[in-house]
Amino acid sequence: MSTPAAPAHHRPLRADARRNRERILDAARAVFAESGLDAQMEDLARRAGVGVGTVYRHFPTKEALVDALVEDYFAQLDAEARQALEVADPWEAFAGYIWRAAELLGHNRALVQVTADGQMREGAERQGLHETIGRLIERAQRAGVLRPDVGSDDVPMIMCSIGRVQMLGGAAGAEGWRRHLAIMLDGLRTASATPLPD
Amino acid sequence: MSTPAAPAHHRPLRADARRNRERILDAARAVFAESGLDAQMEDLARRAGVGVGTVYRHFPTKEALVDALVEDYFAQLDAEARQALEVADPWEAFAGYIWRAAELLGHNRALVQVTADGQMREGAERQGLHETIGRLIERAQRAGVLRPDVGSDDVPMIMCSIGRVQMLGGAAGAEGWRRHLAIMLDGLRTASATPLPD
DNA sequence: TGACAACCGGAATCGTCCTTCCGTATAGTC
DNA sequence: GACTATACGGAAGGACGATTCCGGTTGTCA
Repeated sequence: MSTPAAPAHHRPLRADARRNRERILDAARAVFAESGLDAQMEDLARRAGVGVGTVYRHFPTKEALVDALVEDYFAQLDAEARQALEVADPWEAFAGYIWRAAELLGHNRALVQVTADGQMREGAERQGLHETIGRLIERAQRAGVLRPDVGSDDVPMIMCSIGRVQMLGGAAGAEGWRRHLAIMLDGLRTASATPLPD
Repeated sequence: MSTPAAPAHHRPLRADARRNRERILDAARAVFAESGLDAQMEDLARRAGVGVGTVYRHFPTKEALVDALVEDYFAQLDAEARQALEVADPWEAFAGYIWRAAELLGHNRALVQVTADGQMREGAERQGLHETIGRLIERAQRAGVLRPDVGSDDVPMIMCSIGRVQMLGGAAGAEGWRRHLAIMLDGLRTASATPLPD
């Protein structure tokens, strides 16, 4: 979708190759979302209707393929964050972004695993997102609706923890994470602020 | 430590076997805490100063070994919860338990992985803990210091999410989880309650 | 249509563990 | 001190998955 095609300074791909590349990405999205990082390359290939060899001609390693999807995810987050900046109410803007980001995460098992493996690598996109979030936070804090002692570094932590809760099967149900996030957000409102440790 | 020795209805272990069993458990605690579930049996054996074969004579599979440690962990949680019940201030009792449980979790990488793999299997001990936590919650709610719309099912979710944050490397630092938990607890206080979804 | 580079499928390869097996060593006993 | 049931070490076996390789296809262009 927002994934860039092959590098521009290469001769264009042959039609079948281009088609396969798309199929592979689609299959990857589906398989990794469902089964997480340990989805197998062969399943992925079967799902895409190609041989494993073909997958490897387009993406040198499994990791590279995952990276492509992660990139995609951050691009979406970035878009959400920018849109949030347009929302009038500062709390709605901030909380709304968090909710939407969580929703995005909740649909993808592999994403939770990757972001939680503590990677959180930098990268231009990631940096920009971080700043946008910083702006959302500042705005809410200036409006006095968000506790003043949190910063944009707390957001990845929140996303990480929500992701984890989303992966919990059965018991609390796949929907329990909404309760969890609601509580967390209540904890972020100024009204409830108690001094944070450190 | 609190791990029961081999089943009582077996003839007692030979002295060297008993000693090795302890060494293996110690090594397992250390290795799994450090490296998580994918610590390797051979490393563990080396650390214990025995051969892999010996590890397998004491524990039929890697999983069994992990289970033993998990059992241990829940026993500790159980003890903490009972002690918390003795604390006079209802909020201190509840929050104190959560903090201590988190502290326990934070020292063990494998534990986080296991509990988060959504297992949360039942078992007498698990059941008892669940009830004790229920009592802690009720007490705090009756005292009006804990939001009335949470239940003991929310606690595993909280532990899970905290565990995840604890595993985050670098950036927010290994200590960021305290901030996170503090915020969560603020969200749990009655003062901040906003209706929960569902 | 013919020629050829670009592609493809999927069997075979390689690595990484967990687990098993068996010859050897030793605690416990007479 | 000798005997034997137990226990030990660590090499070998097996399973599973990512990645590589190469003989066979198929777009593309003249």
